[in-house]
This record gives sequence, structure tokens and C-alpha cells, in this order.
Amino acid sequence: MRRKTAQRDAIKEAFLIKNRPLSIEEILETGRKTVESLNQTTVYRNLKLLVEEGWLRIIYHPEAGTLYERAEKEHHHLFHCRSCDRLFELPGCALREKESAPPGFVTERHEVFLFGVCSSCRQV
Amino acid sequence: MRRKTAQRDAIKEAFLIKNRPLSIEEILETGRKTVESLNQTTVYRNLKLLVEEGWLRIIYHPEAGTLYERAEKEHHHLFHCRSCDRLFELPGCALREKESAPPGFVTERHEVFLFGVCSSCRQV
DNA sequence: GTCGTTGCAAAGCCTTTGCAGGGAA
DNA sequence: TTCCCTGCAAAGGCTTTGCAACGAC
Repeated sequence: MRRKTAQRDAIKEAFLIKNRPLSIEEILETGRKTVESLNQTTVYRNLKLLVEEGWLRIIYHPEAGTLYERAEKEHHHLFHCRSCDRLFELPGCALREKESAPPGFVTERHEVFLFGVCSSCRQV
Repeated sequence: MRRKTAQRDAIKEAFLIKNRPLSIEEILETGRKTVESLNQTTVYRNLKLLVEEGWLRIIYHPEAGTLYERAEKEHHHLFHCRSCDRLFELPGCALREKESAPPGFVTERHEVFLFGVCSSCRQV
């Protein structure tokens, strides 16, 4: 039986507030605004639980490292701006999944990481 | 000035022999067939050098972990089979890069990881 | 002989585990 | 009261750094 704790609520709340992929550090930082004593180990343990129960999804990003995001989010691609180092969630999907693998292969899901310069940085 | 060493040659040779993305462990294992004394630290140091000089490229794969591959390879996507756990390099590119990001964003490169079942596993 | 390289050990990250005390139900 | 959860410390992986010896040139 899973119990309700202030720590776990604070961690979940961090995702609802920020509404974007978060690093361990950001989760800890944001969660501590609600539960000051929030411990790093507790964060790791709860992230694991939340991934197991399908509330979160893990992302291994080449530039940003390990991130977590809400699992219920619609499929999207991540764009990393090399200028401002921000990560953008892009709507839609420009991958032709049916043509993504040779005949006989069954593609069940995919991850796309885009790299370049975002529109704000472009204009400067 | 860079010197020619048996260790570095053995590491490069591993990529030429295997001709696919390799993990640290595989590089070490393969390299030791040529230079028995090959040390893990030496591998790490040389991989860093080879990435810097553009001979290798690093891949952070969600399932396979950190891998290295020859930088001169043509652009391709990686397919991971959840049944046999093998990694396939797929020819071609099914991403419509121009449409991959919103107006104003400039996509310079991308990485695509596909997940599913390969044709050999499918047939069993 | 010079100084880039190597091997070994130690140190550094990031993440997980052990354990006793604390708190939800 | 039960036993899940937390915090702290210690331990585990993977990767980097320090240092003395080695060896390419």
C-alpha cells in the first residue's frame, strides 16, 4: 500500500508547476520550496516509484543529462538550443515512423533529439 | 605533437574491425586481443582524444548506455530490438528535418532512436 | 634527452543501498 | 500498532585525475 507523504507530493508538484522536463537538481530545488528538508535520496526513490507506476518517464538527453517528465504528455520531440542551452518541447512529429525501419522491423516507439538555434537566439 | 602508440592503434582498430557502435567494455575487450595489457584508463583517455580530433563521435543511448562510433559514418538512425537487445544502424533518414521545428528555429542536426522488434526476432 | 603516453591507484560524480527513527493509516 | 517512508551515511558504478615509469621520436 502506498502512503501519501509531503515529500512525494512536493516532488509531483514540482512537475505540475514547471510543466517541463526536470533534472534531479531542479526537482530537489523546486521541491524544497514546499518541504525544506527534502533529501536527495528521497527524490531518487520517489522518481523511481513514479516511473514504475507510470506517472513519470525518464529521458537521457545528450546535452542535458538525465531528465524526468510527466508520462501523460503527448508524444513530442526535444529541441536543444546550443546558444541559450534551453530545452524546448516541440508539438507534432516529423518522423515518418512507418518508413523509419526496414521491412520486417516493427518500430514501437521512438525518441528524437533536435539540436540547433532557437528563434529567440536567432534574432539577436 | 601526437605520438603513435600500440594502444591507440588497437583502439582504432577495434572500430575498424567491428564496424559498429561500441561500448567501453567492447573496446577494451577487442583492443586487448592486440595489446594484452590495454588499460581502461588508457581507453578513456584515447576515446576523449579521438572525439576531440573528430575521429569518433559519442552516443548516449537510453538502453545501451554510452557508445562510441566512427565520426565519418553517414548519418543514420539506431534501432534497438527489445527482444534480442541488439542495436541496428539503419540506412536513410525518415525525419522531415525542415518540418521538425517551428518557424524561426534552425535545426542543425538530430538524433533518432527507434525501439521495437527486429526482423529476425519477429519471425520466431 | 624530451615530453607525450601508459598503468595503477586514488579521487570524483551520480545513483543506489543499509539502517534506524519517524509518521501515515 | 503496523510497516511504509525518510534522512543520513556508506557503498556502488562509471569516469577522471595524479603521479611515477615508460617509450616514441
